[in-house]
Amino acid sequence: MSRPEILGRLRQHDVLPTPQRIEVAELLLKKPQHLSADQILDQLRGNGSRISKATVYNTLNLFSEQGLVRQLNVDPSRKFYDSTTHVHHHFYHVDTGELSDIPEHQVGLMKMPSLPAGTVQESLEILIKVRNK
Amino acid sequence: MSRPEILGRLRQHDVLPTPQRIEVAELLLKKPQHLSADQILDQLRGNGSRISKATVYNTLNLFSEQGLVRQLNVDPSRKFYDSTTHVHHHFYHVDTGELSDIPEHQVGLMKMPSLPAGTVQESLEILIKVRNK
DNA sequence: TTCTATGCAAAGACTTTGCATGCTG
DNA sequence: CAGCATGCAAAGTCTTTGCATAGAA
Repeated sequence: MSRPEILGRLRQHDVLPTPQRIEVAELLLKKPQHLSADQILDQLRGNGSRISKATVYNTLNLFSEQGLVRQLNVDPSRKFYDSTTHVHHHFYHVDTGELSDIPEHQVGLMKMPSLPAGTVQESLEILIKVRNK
Repeated sequence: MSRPEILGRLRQHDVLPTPQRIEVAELLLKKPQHLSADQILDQLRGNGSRISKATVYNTLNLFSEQGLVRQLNVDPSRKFYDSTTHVHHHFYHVDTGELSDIPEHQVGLMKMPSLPAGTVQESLEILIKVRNK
């Protein structure tokens, strides 16, 4: 994903592009993946960046609010950020903590439940936990 | 749920019944619900119990390991413990943080994805996030 | 007695916040 | 200049752990 593409994505989501936000976006958006704030910080630092921890957290919160990435609550100990925002589902490998995508066409719902009164649906996620055979 | 029933449930799951474990089980198992460790501590303390925070956490971890309750990772800030262990799914109200059960017959899966190589399925959970209309 | 559970406080992991500094429009 | 972003450290949550005491088998 090229620099101009990154800038475009940020602007589409009303995120002012700053050097740090561009760094985070370049890393996270370059492929479908699931990374925690700390993993992102480590990788950026490993690449020589001097971005601060607070900025990584702030940036990821901003990206999530603006719909640029999706926050996943699966691992009880930390949040993961998903670079793929269109509807899809996940495998969670409980032995390794790894998350992976379930190809969209591989699951399908037969019927939808009626929602609690006075509410509208925000999302629907399927999580399949797996472990080593 | 009567005292002898509670004791039976604990023994069925190889949990030695102690006064504190019985307290926690009586509170959590009395109806289908989703409570966090802190909510349980507060309620027990409110009822005059002097159980410690560590014991509540230890007990809930033990109950989960033994399959007596189910741990839910939905709210990024805390774990919830579900007194209903059979397969069922959840609504999560993002405005209030409330969790509720989706009646089992109200959802159905059309097809199951193939699992990652070398893994077996541990569970499948559907989470529907809703917000106020 | 021997093993396990409990309670307390301290430690730990992850995340957020306050505030001064620095950049951007 | 005004407003927002950044960095650092401190503070905050939730949870786990170490260790001494207490209880159960």
